[in-house]
Amino acid sequence: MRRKTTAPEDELDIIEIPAIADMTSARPEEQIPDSVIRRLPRYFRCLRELLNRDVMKISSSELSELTGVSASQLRQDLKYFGGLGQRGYGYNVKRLYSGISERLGVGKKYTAVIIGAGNLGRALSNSRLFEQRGVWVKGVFDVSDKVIGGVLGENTVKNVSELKDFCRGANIDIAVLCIPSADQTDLIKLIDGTGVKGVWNFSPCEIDENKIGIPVVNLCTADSLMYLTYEISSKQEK
Amino acid sequence: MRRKTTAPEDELDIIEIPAIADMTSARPEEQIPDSVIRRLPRYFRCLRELLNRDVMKISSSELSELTGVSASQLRQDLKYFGGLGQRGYGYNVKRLYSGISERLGVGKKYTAVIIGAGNLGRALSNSRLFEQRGVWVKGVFDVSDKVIGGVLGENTVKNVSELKDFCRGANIDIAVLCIPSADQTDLIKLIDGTGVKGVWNFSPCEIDENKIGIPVVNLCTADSLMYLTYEISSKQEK
DNA sequence: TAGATTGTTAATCGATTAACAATC
DNA sequence: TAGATTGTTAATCGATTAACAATC
Repeated sequence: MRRKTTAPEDELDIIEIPAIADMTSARPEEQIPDSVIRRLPRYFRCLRELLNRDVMKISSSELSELTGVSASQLRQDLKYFGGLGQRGYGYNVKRLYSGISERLGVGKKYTAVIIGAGNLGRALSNSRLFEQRGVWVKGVFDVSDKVIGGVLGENTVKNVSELKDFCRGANIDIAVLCIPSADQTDLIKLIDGTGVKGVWNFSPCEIDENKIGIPVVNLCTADSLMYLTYEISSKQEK
Repeated sequence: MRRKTTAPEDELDIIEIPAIADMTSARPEEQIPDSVIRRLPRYFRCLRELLNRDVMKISSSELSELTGVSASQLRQDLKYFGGLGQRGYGYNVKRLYSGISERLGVGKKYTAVIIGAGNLGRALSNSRLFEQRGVWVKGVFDVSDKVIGGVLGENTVKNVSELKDFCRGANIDIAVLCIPSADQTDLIKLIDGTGVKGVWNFSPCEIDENKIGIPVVNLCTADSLMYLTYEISSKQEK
């Protein structure tokens, strides 16, 4: 790694994206496999960190060490962004960062609602997570009279009965589901008619993307914990 | 699906596991691939739900519909549990549930500490997630004087300087990391010397299992959100 | 030039799907 | 028996790794 001699900037969460002229032309025609896309946010975070430390260039083996992705796989992945590297030299961090940012759509703006104002819903609505990713939480909804009317940051918790009208009216992109228990049918009913374009689902029940027709990311934390305890106990036995 | 005619029981989160005699002998010798293990909690949840509804048997195609996993893959996965199915008939829900529960170690007990008492740390320590998976949260730690001393459920937030001694003394199994920003080195330093056997990492920085030598589950929610927004915008373009 | 490191091809590995004989 | 559905094998698909020629 090579650094500029200037002092490192403050760590910014979103680094200003260089002007278009500065960007390497990614190839928007080419379809990037899902497995690669899933690794991009990791590269993005890592490159941002390098930029913050004024690291100018990096080799695939150095980036491998930092990201935990093999050098060979890294080179395969970065191929999709055109010739961002130089043989015998490495990759230009800034150009790589720009290419990946552009592809990931960093800087685009989205709107969201959080459905379920329990522990997790409240934590998410208080976190900076959304603003850091360009997502504006415009509403929080719940079924329980105990929490409806409560204030969460800039939002007042609304009755879930108002959900569909609100989403349609405010043109909401993302539904964040934080409902502690429900079956898939219930969740789909909830989303149906809201016009949202994607679902971030923390509920302990997967939503099948094919059944709802829009992108869904299921993030069942209970399953993740179960996997961990399994790994721990199976490692103990050895 | 076939149901018993008795009224469904109340939904229990952990269903009593049938006695050993009732269990199909899983084959503990056989190594189950990671990809299969990761699907087991989903089957577990689904089968528990079926048991609660007194469904006695189910075919791979029915279970496929419920879980979103293909019937062919289901049969491949269930192979690892020995002959739990009957040709021409289907699977006995109870035996399947028992076999999977046993393999996943449902019923085993673990201890944990939560490190970071911010939004997420507090939400997790208030949630029923841990007790539902047999995990007892015995301590919550933070660096900030603002939260140290505060009460969270049955825990008082302690100074992170006490972490190692506490973990060693209380024989803690799992460290739950909810630190908003840190690099891998910091996180590893934090864990090192605690003697924990696994890490559930919500921090926006992966920990490489190989670097720390114990199982780690990295769950970077920011990356997950980024993947979703990518999917949404790439679907729009079509 | 010599050394380094990419871009790319080929080999390997593993996971998923398809198909069907076995058998309840 | 006839129909249904598993268990299992083979085919396919995709992802990862290895290797090295190209070239900075």
